[in-house]
Amino acid sequence: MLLVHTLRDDRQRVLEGLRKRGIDAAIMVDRVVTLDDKRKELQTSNDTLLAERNTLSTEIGTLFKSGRKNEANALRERVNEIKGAVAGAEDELRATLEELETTLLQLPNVPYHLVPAGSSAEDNEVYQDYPGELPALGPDAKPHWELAETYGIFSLELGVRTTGSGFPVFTGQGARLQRALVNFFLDRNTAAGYTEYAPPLLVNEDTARGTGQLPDKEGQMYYITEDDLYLIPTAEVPLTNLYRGELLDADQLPIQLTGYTPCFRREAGSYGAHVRGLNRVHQFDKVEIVQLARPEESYAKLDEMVAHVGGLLDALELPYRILRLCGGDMGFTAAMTYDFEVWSAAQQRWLEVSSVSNFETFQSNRLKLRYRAEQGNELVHTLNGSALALPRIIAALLENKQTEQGILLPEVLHSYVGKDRLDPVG
RNA sequence: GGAGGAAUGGCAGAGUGGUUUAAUGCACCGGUCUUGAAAACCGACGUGUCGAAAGGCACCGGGGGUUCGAAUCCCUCUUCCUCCGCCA
Repeated sequence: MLLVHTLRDDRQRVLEGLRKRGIDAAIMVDRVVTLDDKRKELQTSNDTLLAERNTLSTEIGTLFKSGRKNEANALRERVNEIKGAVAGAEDELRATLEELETTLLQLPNVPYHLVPAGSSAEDNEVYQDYPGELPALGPDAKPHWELAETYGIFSLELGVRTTGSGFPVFTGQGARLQRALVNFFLDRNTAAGYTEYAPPLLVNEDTARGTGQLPDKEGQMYYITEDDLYLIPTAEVPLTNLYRGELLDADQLPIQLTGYTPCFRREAGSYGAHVRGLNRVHQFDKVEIVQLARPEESYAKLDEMVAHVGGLLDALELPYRILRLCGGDMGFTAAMTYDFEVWSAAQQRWLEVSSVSNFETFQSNRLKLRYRAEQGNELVHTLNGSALALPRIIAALLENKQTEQGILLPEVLHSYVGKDRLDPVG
């Protein structure tokens, strides 16, 4: 959620920024400022009434003590009048606050100045292209869903039996590969200074609201009505919310967290060729990195995170490129996002495997996550990124590493998987 | 799931209807003293909000209520502790 004073003081920058998302926000921004003016006015007059009430109540107490009942009763009448006025003012204030918040919630984050304008994925900027020729596979190269059968990696049919479509069951060496990748990622992340957490997979409403999943992406999350809990769509949600409501000391920053969790996404209405195999599923594993940073450092931290994720893909020997998302393709809450895409030679397309974003104060405002800065208490900047999401990495490994001798695993995985290649089964 | 107890500032811990602008201690910060440090002493010391400022208002787990007035009384929810039950 954007800050009112940003809309007020930085109106021009906000409007220009939101234009990169293809949004003309002038009316809404002005509406917010008007509502906030009204809020101040109501609050001031209400506070004045309360101040009078407090003074009179103290006087009444004094009068009663000295036995001057008549005078006290006269004052009580006046206080009762005030009470009525206060009740009315508070109702109006509450209604104004509600409308203010509703309006504010409709505004997405303001893109950072480096974010290119644009309306769709077409307008994303290639920030770092794959150096050299993309690896070409033979004409008989197979997509991962076919390889999965040959090599016994996962089964969608078994998932249908136990659950439904979009719930892959990893089997044998596929399950082992999954576990190997999780461990590899966590080891690399902790070595880079991220502290490992194993958070709950179900979160309450406040938590879902803190990182912006509510009210924006309500339909995307699985919801347990019986207990009023949401299944997490990403570890970002519980990890960032670990610090909800905190007032940190400046020397605690930056805070670096990592965690492995399954992720649950309803992905309603997604069918077709682009979602075959592991391309889009309802449950998948992901290792996430999160940073809480001082505002002046957050973009340096974003660069660090991008370099770190790039290092993971380098180690896995996968061909990838980095995109800087345009305004129209960025998520609602992000100020700047880099996407990592791995080339799938067999599918002849790029697959998104990681998304690394700076949210600036958009999340911390909701989270009330602040730190003691020299010039006073300030909201921290929150950042996160996938490091990495498993299914598409597995898909990319299968497709890019397929040879007549089997799937040749990158060296860094040998000790984790316990062998240097995957062989066909059956 | 049942019975009982509890929730107060960074921490500990007073406070059961009216100068509570929440005592006191510890921690932290500034200062005096000291070659330096410790000790001692002095001072400052929560968050949000309105205001140029002075100052006002709100906040004692969350929400609601009683009252002229609520940390204090009532209702409700949540969490924690003790005991019982169930259980990987």
